[in-house]
Amino acid sequence: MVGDCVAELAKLPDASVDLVFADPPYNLQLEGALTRPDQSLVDAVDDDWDKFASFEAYDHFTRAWLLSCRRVMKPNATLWVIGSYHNIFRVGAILQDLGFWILNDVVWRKANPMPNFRGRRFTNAHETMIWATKGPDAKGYTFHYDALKAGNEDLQVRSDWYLPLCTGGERLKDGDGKKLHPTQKPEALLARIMMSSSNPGDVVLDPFFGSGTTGAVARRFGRSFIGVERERAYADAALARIAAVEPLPADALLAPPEKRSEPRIPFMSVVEAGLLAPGAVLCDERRRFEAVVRADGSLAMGKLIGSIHKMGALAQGLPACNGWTFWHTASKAGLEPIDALRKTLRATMPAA
Amino acid sequence: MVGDCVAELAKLPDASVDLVFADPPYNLQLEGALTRPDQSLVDAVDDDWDKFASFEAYDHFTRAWLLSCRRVMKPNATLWVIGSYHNIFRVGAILQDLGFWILNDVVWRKANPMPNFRGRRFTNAHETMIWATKGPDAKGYTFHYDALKAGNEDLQVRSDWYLPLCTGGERLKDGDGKKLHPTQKPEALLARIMMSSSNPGDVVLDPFFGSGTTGAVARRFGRSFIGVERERAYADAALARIAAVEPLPADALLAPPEKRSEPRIPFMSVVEAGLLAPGAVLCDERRRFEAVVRADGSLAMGKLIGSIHKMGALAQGLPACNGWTFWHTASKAGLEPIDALRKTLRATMPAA
DNA sequence: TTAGCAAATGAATCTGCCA
DNA sequence: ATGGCAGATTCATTTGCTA
Repeated sequence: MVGDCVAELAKLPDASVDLVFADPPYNLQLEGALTRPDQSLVDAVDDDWDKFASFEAYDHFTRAWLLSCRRVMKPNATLWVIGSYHNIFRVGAILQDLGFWILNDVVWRKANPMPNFRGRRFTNAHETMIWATKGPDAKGYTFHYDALKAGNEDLQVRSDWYLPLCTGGERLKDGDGKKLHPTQKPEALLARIMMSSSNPGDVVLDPFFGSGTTGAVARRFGRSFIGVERERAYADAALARIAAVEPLPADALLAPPEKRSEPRIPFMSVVEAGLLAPGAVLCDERRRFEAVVRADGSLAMGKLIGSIHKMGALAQGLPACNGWTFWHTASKAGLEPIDALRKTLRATMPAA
Repeated sequence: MVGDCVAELAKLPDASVDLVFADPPYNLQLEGALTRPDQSLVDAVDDDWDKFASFEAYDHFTRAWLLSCRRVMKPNATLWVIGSYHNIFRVGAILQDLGFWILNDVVWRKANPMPNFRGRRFTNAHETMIWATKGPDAKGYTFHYDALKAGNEDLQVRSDWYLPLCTGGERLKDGDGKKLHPTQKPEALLARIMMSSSNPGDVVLDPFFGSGTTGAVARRFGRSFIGVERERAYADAALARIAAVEPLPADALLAPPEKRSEPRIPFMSVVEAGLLAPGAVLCDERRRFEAVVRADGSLAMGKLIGSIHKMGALAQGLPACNGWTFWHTASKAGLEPIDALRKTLRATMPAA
């Protein structure tokens, strides 16, 4: 359906939807342009649909679409909303005010987020999703606990999901080869949501359809969908995209588990874990160089301070160095590379 | 201080605190007892201090303590709040309503979370922290970007942190060997917070002091602290715990100077110091462009004259450029950025 | 054809000092 | 307050060009 989501949802009957996925405007409040260190311009989300006059206006908008969704949800339906720190707290509070019952908040950890170019904050590397029922009494909602666990090496699926951004061939392009939609979500994200909390044949509603990821995944996994989108151009592209999707055979509907690569361990974590105390002295294999461990996970050689890798390189006068194998701890048993401490830590961190 | 946090904070002067860490009651809504699959009872948080009659009551409480903290915060102070999906959305929305400016939301991914015993939800494996300034104009907040990066494999630190729960010897016990406090936070979590966003000597305020993790970490890392706790038993245990903490030596604590705060060197000084003679020729790394050093510290490319930055930008056709890293001097050893000359000059200057 | 290197890019509330 | 300007700042991937 093309049009405003509140107006369009009014045309649907009560209690007709099994699952809602909503990716509303985030209400980013951007001032001025942002450039990368190479002076190129960051392509920001500056569309009109993401502009609100005030928090109050955004809250009003949020309450309206949430109420519309609530009416068309079946009693045991669930709703997913995705957002960032700009909007998700407001959305969550309003959800609760309207009587929704939060089951989980789930964090999408981005494998390849955009860095913080100015170095003034932590890399904004995740978005938050809220999963909720209509109320505390809706105990009969769909959740494929056993299937998810079986697909996750027999471990319960956690509330933090690690997935790449939507890029490459999956990303829809316009005629000029530019991205069609500024915030297209990866299909893998929608796949996890639908596989966990809906059944084949269910009706899935997306009130902010955009480039139609929800529809594409619904079709592939044998769900029906209703999408509402205000912009005709997005809606047209979404329908064309969905038409090209090949539905999966009914017996192949559980996604295989993703493979994990070895977790990266920051040297900071070794200090935090108590495997090395701040002030401890490291040396190289031939005891030519010494460096002192600092509380923040950096190393000091005299007044020079840097990472284990930087300081190893500096000591040897080389352009680069693997600090894990260069630096050693001394004990009565002899020298031991700090890589051994990393191995110890990895053994205790199964899911990093 | 022992007592209600709003009443106790009223005794503090305005603008006297550099950092706030708050771990407020979560407003958990548990109906009936929760049992594990083996029917043993889960020791959930059901203390009186975690009970609120309604969302309105919780919001009122939240607004009150946030306002109290806001008053005692210095203009460039920052505030961290931790919570779960039960309360964090309300806290975040109220923060924004009160004018706080969110810098990041940071996710604490628990290495060893409690499983979901009923198998009806995802394992609740994270908690959310919000990091905020008093307002959008507070640009001078403390953030040790370079130090954090050095301790993290030379990569920016992301907004998702992977840390174990507070267990084992770190967990405070009461006389019966039971855990003293239901939500004791790990010291590693507070350590990251304080190392990233405070300096030695800073005043750290914790309005919900509990078992005193904030105080213990503050003492170890050379920060002052103010803790407010309503329950005498917790406060007593916290003080005993903190008294046993061994402060780290000062030289393991000082963050390395952030690049952006190093003393400025006018390019003219490099010429004045004789490190570059007027008339010397500079070029870029690929020898595409050349410029001549002038006696007044400007550069000339043909008839065009300007600062090292202006001329670097002009040469590349970019809006801006860091001339210190763009321009190089040529010698038999090869090209060297003029930033090396600046480093030489800085080393000869008296410490600030 | 392929390997290697350069360029592009993703929901971003992204500087600080001095005149 | 505001303007001007020095100068500090990026990670994981994919695409595309060149040898």
